[in-house]
Amino acid sequence: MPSTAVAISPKMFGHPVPAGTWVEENGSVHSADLLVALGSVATFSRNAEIFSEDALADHIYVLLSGTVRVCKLLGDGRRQIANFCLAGDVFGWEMGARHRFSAEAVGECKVVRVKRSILFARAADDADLAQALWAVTAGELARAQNHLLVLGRKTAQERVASFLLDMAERMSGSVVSGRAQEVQLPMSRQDIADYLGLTIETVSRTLTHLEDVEAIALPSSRRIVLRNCSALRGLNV
Amino acid sequence: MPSTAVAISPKMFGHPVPAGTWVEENGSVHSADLLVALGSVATFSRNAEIFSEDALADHIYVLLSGTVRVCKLLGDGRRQIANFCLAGDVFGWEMGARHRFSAEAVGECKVVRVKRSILFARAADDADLAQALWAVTAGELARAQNHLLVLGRKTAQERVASFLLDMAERMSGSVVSGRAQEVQLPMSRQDIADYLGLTIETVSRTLTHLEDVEAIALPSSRRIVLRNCSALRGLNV
DNA sequence: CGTACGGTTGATACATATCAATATGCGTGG
DNA sequence: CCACGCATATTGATATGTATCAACCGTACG
Repeated sequence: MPSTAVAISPKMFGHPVPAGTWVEENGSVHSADLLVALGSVATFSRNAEIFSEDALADHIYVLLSGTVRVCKLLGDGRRQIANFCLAGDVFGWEMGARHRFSAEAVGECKVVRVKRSILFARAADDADLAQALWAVTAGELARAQNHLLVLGRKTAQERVASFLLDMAERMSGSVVSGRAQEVQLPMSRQDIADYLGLTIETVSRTLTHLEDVEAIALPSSRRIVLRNCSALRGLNV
Repeated sequence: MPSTAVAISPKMFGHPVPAGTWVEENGSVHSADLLVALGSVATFSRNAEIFSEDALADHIYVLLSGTVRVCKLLGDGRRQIANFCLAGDVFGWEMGARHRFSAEAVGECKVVRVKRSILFARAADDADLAQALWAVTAGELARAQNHLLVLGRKTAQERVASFLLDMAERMSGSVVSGRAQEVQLPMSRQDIADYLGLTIETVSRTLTHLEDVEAIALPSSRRIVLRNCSALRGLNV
């Protein structure tokens, strides 16, 4: 992502009706972001809903810590997770009036929300901010489009491999090298399954298979060691 | 999509190495768009590549007529179509330097391309243009995210049904009513399959099944009559 | 009128889902 | 601190939707 005057990292999607109290952020929190300065902060506990699908989208959110899942539910309970947001990611952004997805805390997390109208007004005469927001949208788009290929054309193995590599990269902040690397996953198998368009059983089986093949190791269910990244990458194409 | 000073309709993705000659557009073409005014026009024939994956993305495209498919290829030939662009749609837009998808003419089509640098420069001090471009990106994002749900969690029937309803809406320009409606599809079964993450055989079988159930009629392979939109809609959620 | 390409239909294979049982980890309360 | 009980995860057996392989059909075109 290109550098901008405003420090926003790429991610997407809106917000409204939480189970946390929003307080003005005056003190020095994190890298005193413009958004943080403009907004209020709240903490959500595991599985709490940050905003629901169809709710009015009059705020934009920035994740300070923790992990958030952005998802859509089908009438019969099928769920698709469009994205996992990590610290620094922006979500809850909408052009329309309402959220098209819901957002939930995967684990305990801290979020800033900013009134959309305020941000929009600022963006009108602050070209840098406008571009930063645009970059957020574009980043989301790139991610979503990549995921289309995963969901449309990849096998279970390839999906899991690309997920692991992606998470490793995002969480470490750098491209995964040839060297072994451990990832601490914040989300459950069910979340992974709903992100990859698979069932929980298939995810589990695929992971143990990758372990058998010595591409990864599973010291515990949430901790995954990428032992052979090039093998994983091979599955990833 | 919200109205803007600049008439751009929502769609996405970049451009470089065509098999058509680009000429300055002076004459009155279509609704003399700003983009048309700034750019040059070319015509592509069926299956011609408008730009390829990884090519430099220094232009942005607007489709004047015809249909374009925006797609990605996997090493072994698997293909995922991220989007079909119809007349008025913008594509080939990138934040990064290179195209992440290729674009090909589904049938004969006419395209305007504008230098990205020019558009970018204008957008810097034309807030309306900036917002219009942003809206294009956001529209693409919404479409892509919707498609994630289709690819991740829907059955073949549901995919085909949502595709038909979507195409009917986009091509007619209005929400499909309860009344029967005919769609003239510009793309082949293979294109549909690659868009929906299915095989050509499954698409074909699903269509004939929908015909058996009297949800649609197939006067010819490219013409499809939506006979029972509510039934299709039922499959859609 | 024949050939070619796109589409349909059929028979079978396979990857992943589903259903079911067992295991593992984790927080709670005794 | 340990034991219980619930959550989450793994593993197994089987079912099923879609892919694959293979003909066949129809329409457009030379």
